[in-house]
Amino acid sequence: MSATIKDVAERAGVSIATVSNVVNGSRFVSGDLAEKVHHAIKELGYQPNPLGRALRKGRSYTIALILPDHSNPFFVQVARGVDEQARRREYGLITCNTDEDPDLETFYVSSLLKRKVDGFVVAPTHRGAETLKPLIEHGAPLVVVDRCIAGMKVDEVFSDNEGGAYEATAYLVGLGHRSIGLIAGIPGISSIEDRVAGYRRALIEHDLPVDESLMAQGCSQIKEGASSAEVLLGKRGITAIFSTNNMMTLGALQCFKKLGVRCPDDVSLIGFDDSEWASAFTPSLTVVAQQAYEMGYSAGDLLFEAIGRGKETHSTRAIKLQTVLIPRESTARPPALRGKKEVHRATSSGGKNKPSASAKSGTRRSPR
Amino acid sequence: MSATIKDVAERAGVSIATVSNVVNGSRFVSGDLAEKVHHAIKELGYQPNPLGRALRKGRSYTIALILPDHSNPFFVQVARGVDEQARRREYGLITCNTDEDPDLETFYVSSLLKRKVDGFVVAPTHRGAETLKPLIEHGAPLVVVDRCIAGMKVDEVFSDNEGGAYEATAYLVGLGHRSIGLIAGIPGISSIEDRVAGYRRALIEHDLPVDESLMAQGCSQIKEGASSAEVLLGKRGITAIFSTNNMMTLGALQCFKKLGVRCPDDVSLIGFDDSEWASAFTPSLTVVAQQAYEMGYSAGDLLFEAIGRGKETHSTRAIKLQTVLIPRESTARPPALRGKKEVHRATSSGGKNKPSASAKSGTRRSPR
DNA sequence: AACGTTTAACTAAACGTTTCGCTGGCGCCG
DNA sequence: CGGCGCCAGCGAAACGTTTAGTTAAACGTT
Repeated sequence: MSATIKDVAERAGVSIATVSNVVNGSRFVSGDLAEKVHHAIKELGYQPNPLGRALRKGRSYTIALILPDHSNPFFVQVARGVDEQARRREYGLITCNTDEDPDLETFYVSSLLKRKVDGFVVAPTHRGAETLKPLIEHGAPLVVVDRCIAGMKVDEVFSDNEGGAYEATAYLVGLGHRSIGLIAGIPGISSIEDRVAGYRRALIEHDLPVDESLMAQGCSQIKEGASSAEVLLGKRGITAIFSTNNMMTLGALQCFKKLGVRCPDDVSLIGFDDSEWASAFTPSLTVVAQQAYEMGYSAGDLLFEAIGRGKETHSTRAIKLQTVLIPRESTARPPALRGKKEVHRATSSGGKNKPSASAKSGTRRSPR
Repeated sequence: MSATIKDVAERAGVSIATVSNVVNGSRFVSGDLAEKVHHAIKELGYQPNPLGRALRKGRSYTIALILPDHSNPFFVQVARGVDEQARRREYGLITCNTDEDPDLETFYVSSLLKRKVDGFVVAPTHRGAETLKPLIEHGAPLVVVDRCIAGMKVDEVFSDNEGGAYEATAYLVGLGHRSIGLIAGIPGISSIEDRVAGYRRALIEHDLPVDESLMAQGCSQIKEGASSAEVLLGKRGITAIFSTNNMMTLGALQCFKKLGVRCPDDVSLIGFDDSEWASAFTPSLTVVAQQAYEMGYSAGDLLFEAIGRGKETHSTRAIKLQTVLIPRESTARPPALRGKKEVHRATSSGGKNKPSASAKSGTRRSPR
C-alpha cells in the first residue's frame, strides 16, 4: 500500500524518530539529514497515516457537527461556516442530522464519543441539556450554536433572537397592524422562546394587548407551520403573522395558498431566517435574517480554541450575533388602512436590546 | 480515561485475546469465560477503541460522501439516504461539499484517502473523471451518484434523466406549446446532458423544430438560472421554459418576478427535482421529481457491498431510478390557446425510454 | 500406554505513529 | 589531558487493537 514512516527512514538512512521529528518539527534535525528525509518523502510520496498518529496522540483530528435539520437552509449555512474552519485546519468533519429527535441526538453523541472525536458543535434538540450531559461529563470540547441550554456552562454562539423578533413585530406595528399572530416553533428551545419574548415585548411597549390565542405553537416543520397558520387565520381581525422559523414560514405560505388568502393584501407575513428562495417567492418574503454562516464560523473558532487549550478549564464564552430586518413584499399596511398615510415610522433599530452578560458581537462576514 | 481491553482482561482474569474473541465472536470461547468477560465489560463500561481497531485492521469504519451543493434540496435528500445506510451499519460518515469546484473535489479526495476512509459516494463535478482518478487507481470502493463519468467502470446510481426530460417536454407540447425554451445546467455533466437529450428527442418526435437559440446554458446556480431565463424571455414567441435544475428554476422565478412576467399566464415553467418549497410557491411548481432519498440509499447499498467484497474485482453495476412528473400550477396552455379545447393529451408515461446496458429499477421508498 | 487430534486459551507480533530517555561524539574549560 | 555539558540522532516503549501461531489439556483410537 502506501509508504510508511519506516520506508522513509530506510530510504533516507536515518531512524524512524528522525523522520518523525522532521515531519512534525518536534525536535531539531540538522539541515543535512532533514534534506535527505525530505527527499525520501517526496520520492516515496509518503503521507503520515492519521490512524497511527491518532492512536498514539489520543486524538482523531476530527470534529463533529450535530444539527437538527439539514433541510433548513439556515443550518446548511451554519454547516458551511463550521466546514470552512475544519478544512482550514485539515480536520475532518462528521456532520449529523438529528431531525429534532433527542434520541437520535443521544445516539450520535455516544457514537461520536466512542470514535474519540476531538470536539463538538451542536444545535441541541429540546432535550439538549440531557442529551449533551455525557459530553460535558466527559469533558469533550463543546460549542453550542443557535440554541442555548439552561444551567450549563458551555461556549455558545447564537443570534439576538429577542431583538430580532422585537424588530420584526415593531415593524408590523409601524405599518399599522394591531392584531398580529405568532407562529412559534418547538417549545423548550431558547431561540424560539427568545423570539416569542421579543414579540411580547414589542406588543407591550407599543401598548397593544398580548393575546395568547394569537400565539400558535408547533414543532418547527412545514406541516406544523401550515396548521398553525390555519388556526391563526381563523381568528377574526388578524392582519399580520410573524413566523419564528424558516420551515414554518414555508408552511404558512402553503396554507395561504390553500385557503386563497392573499399576501400581503389580506394578511402580512414576516419570517425569521433569510434564504435564497425567500426572495424568489411571490410575494418575496420580508424576513429577519440571521448571520448563519458567521454563526458556524465563530463556533469553529471557539471550538478549536478549546481544543488547543486541552484539558485546562476556562471561563465559557458567549457570542451574540446581530440580526437584520429585510423588508420585501410580503408585508404591507393592513387592508383597513390601505391607501391612507402611514401612522408613524416605527422600528428604529430593534429597540433596546436586553444587555447580555458576556456578549461580543461578531463582525466577520460570509465569504460569498 | 476510558477502559481498555487490557483492563477488561485483567478484571476478568483472562488474556487480551480472549476478550477480543468474545467481543468480535472471532473464535469460540467457553460459556464460562465468556460470561466473566461480559461481566467485566459491563462493570468497566468498556467500549472498544475504534482507533486501535482501525490501525490494526487497516480500515476506519468511515465512509465519505462528496456532493456538489448542500444548498440544493435534492442533494440533501441524497445525503439522508446515505446517512441512513451508514448509521445502520455503525459507520461514520464524512460529508463534503465541493460547491461544484473540481479543485475542492480533488482536495477532498486526497484528504479522505489519507484518512483511510473505507469508501466513497460521489456526485462528481464536471471534471469528475480526472478528480476521481486517484480514487480508482487506489482501488477504493466507489459509487457515483446522479452523474455518470465517461469511460470509467464504476458502480453508479442515477435517475432516468433522459426519460424524465422527455416527459416534461412532451407534457408542455401536449398543452399546446410550440416554442419551448430550455435552461441547461453545467455542461459536461451527464445528468444535465441527458436531460437536454430528452428535451431534444421530445421535440423531434413531436415534429417541432430544435432551435439552438432557445437553449441557454449556465452553471447550476440561482443567478445563472435568472440570467438564462432573461435571455430566453427575450426570444419572441416563447411560451414555456423547461429548467433542468432545481437551483436554476429558482433563478428563473426570480427573473419572472423582476421582469413582471406572469407564470403560467405569460409563460409556463417546469422544473427538474421536486422539493418541499416547490409546492409552496405561487404558482406552485410543476416538476419532474427524482427519487433522491432512494438514490442515496441505493448508493449506500452498493458501496457497502463493495466494501464487504474487499479487493476482489467485480463487474460494476448501474441502477437507474424512474422519475415522475408532478403537474402543478406553473404550467398551463399557452396564451393563444387559452380557453380553447386541448389539442391532445400527450405524455403517456415518458415515451420510449432508451434501453440501458445493465439497468435495474429501484423500488424502495423514502421512510417519511 | 502411547500416540494423534481436537479443543480452548494464551503469547506475542504486528498496525504506524510519537516521544522519552539514552548514547556517543564533540568542543570547552580548567 | 580529563571531566563536563551539549548536541544530534537513535532505540524502544508506548497507544489499543486483531490474529496467527503456540501450548497444554482432554479425549479417542489403536
